[in-house]
Amino acid sequence: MSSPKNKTLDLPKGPYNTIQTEEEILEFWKKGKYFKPEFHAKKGLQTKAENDGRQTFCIICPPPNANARPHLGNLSGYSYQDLMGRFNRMLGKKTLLLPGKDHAGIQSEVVFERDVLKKQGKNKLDLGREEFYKQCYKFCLECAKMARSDEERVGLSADFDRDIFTLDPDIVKIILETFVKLYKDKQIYKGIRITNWCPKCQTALADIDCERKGRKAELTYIKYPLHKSRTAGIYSGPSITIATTRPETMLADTAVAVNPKDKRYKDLIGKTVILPLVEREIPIITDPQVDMEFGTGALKITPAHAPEDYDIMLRWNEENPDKKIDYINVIWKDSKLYGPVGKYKSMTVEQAKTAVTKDLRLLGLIEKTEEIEQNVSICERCKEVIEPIMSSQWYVKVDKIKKEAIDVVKTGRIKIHPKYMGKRYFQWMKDLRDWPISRSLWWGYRIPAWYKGKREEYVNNEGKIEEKIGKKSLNDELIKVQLDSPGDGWIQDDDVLDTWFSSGQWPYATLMKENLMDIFYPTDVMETMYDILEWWVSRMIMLGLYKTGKIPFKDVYLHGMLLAPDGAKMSKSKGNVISMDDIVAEHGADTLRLFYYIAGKAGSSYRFDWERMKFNRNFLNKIWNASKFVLMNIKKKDKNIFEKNPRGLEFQKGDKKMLKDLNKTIQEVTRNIERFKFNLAIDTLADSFWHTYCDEYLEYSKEFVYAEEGDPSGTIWTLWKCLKTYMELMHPFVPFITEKIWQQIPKSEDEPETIMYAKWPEGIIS
RNA sequence: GGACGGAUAGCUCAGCAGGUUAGAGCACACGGCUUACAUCCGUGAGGUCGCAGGUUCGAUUCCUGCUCCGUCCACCA
Repeated sequence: MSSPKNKTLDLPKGPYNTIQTEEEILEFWKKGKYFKPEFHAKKGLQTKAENDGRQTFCIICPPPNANARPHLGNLSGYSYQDLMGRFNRMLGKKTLLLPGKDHAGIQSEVVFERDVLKKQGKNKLDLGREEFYKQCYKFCLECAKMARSDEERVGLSADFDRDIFTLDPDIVKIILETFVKLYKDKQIYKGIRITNWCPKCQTALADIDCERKGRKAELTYIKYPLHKSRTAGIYSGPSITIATTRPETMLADTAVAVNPKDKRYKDLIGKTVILPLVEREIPIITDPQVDMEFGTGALKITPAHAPEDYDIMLRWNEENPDKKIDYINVIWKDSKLYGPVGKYKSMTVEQAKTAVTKDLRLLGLIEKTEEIEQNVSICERCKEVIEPIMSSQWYVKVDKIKKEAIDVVKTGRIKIHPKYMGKRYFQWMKDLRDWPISRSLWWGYRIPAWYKGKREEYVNNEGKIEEKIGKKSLNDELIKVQLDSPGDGWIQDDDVLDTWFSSGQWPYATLMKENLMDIFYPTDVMETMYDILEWWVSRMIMLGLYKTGKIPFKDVYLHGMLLAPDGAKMSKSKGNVISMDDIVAEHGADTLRLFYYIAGKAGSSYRFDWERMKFNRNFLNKIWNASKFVLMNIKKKDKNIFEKNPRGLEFQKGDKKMLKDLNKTIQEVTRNIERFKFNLAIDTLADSFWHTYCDEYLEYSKEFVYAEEGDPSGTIWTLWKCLKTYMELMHPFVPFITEKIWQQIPKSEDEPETIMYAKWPEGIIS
């Protein structure tokens, strides 16, 4: 753009050139620094973003993963965020859209290992923890650069100078301080939980580091007697038969579970059985997830060595606090047996399997065996079968923090759009249990806990996990929770934090880093996809309330999920991914944005559709051509029409009707944006522009504009006023084309240099 | 197992805080290159608004049940 002040009233001939215009306008915006909250329509760019009496509007943009370019889903989010940002900016508010990039824990670790290290023939162990972190950091920052340019290209008017990476040292400090505060408030504790252990790599694995693999296995039917009484060494009396593929883990059984609806076991529920070989008495409990059709419908419960069983234990304990069952861990990291396992102690898992089966057979407790197909977890790296074991993890207590988080939504202090999503939120919050936050990775926020010496975990004689340092059991004296090392000999915890623990702090962490809390917190809207309402939004609410005592945002807008044209999820493996380049390079950003606003469904999924893209492109062309017509006629008749006082002009019937209709459109569009009904807003607007303004009014106006005699001032004024107003109304939706045209519309010197700061239309005197 | 959403024109979907002839785009039929636009304009055909009840003067819209799709959750980001 040569100069925005240079109003030629001419638009280039021919159809609208999307790409060229958009690139030109983007340069103009970036040069003007209009995206910064420091920019003031009258005073220009200020040095500080201080409170200047203007109302504020702030959206913290959800940070996309810093390991790839944003996909169409990310871009749809930006489109909604930007729509709201531009709308509020035009309402005169000091506006901040704050962008960021997420280190994305496990995902980035996997991507970096797969796409970078593997190609160099290395793995993360070759690099060592520190070097790995350094290189992965660099990798993410490189990706972030590309992502940033995509974000700009779609028209996101965010303050890119402030683009923040989640592992930025300032952010890390804030995140970890929250951990320390929670620990001091006794809201964080160490607890024992089931973990995926790879016996070959000798490391704990996150679920995502595991693969599923089908294999054949032997299903053994074992009788658990109800009583200890034996005749000639053989159990006599009634028994219950369970089926298992892992007989050796029976030594760690702490219950037998049946489906509560199962009539066969109706009389046995609540009774106990004798665990053979170790002669332990264990209860028969119920769980609705026990499959009555599988095996005998009775399931041995081994919470320490089967994730499903662990869950059943948690569920049972929650619902039956007076009849809790516990875990017994018998397999340890060296794949040998420990704990209360009698003569099987120190055997390997394989040896124990053989020995246990043999002994059960001798006791006459093996009913039969059959071959089945089963799925097991294997280590993604070495393909070894995962051994689930119990280990010590950090937990956040949720009882206290979740209560207020439910309350703020219930009382409407935070509103969720669409409204019905609130139900999902409440459901999730109600069932929320203490939150395990350690992850066995390198990439992320390393837990700020220090042990006085090397911490070791072991299994005691009861099968419980204990931690010790040297000879001493772990106690408060031997742990320090603080950001910096307490000194020589203190060793930091190996794990990193769950990424939700950090992203849950994103709204205030970013503003604290930028020193903008006073101005922009609480923020206004959290705009994200509905699928992470529970995972992310709920955490932001809880942690926001905990750390700042305030809600982190007032409204939550949950956009829909964009599916491929065939209605399936876009995924690389299906090959149905449509990239930003496919669209923007051909149709431009405005077209894509229109697609989101018109077709997008808050809270649910919708399909991508090339036909609709074509329609959108045609719409832009319509805007372009109509503008050419209007500008041409203004130039011909009166290019200073904006100086005229409309009260002194003579209006035709059709002029008045047009202005009246536009007034109505303004009200409707404004109302619908305010209540987050973006599709209704743009529908109304596009229909009004295309049909009322173009098809009806422009045709009508020709009679007066082309007339040899008479004074067409009223009509010219109407043509001018409507065009300018439509551009302003449409600007939040299609920012590029509207800026381009608005620049050419003659207007007074008081108007700002960019449509971004034009005043949002209120009503027209007619 | 639990929770949630959808079912409206041939297709993809809007709409419905209950109220005149239920909308759009695409597709279809007919007519128009009129000096902003054929990436366009005009005209038209096409729907018992999933099924069964209920509330109401009135229901596509609210309630209940059913059928059929889809999604999410069970500690994965």
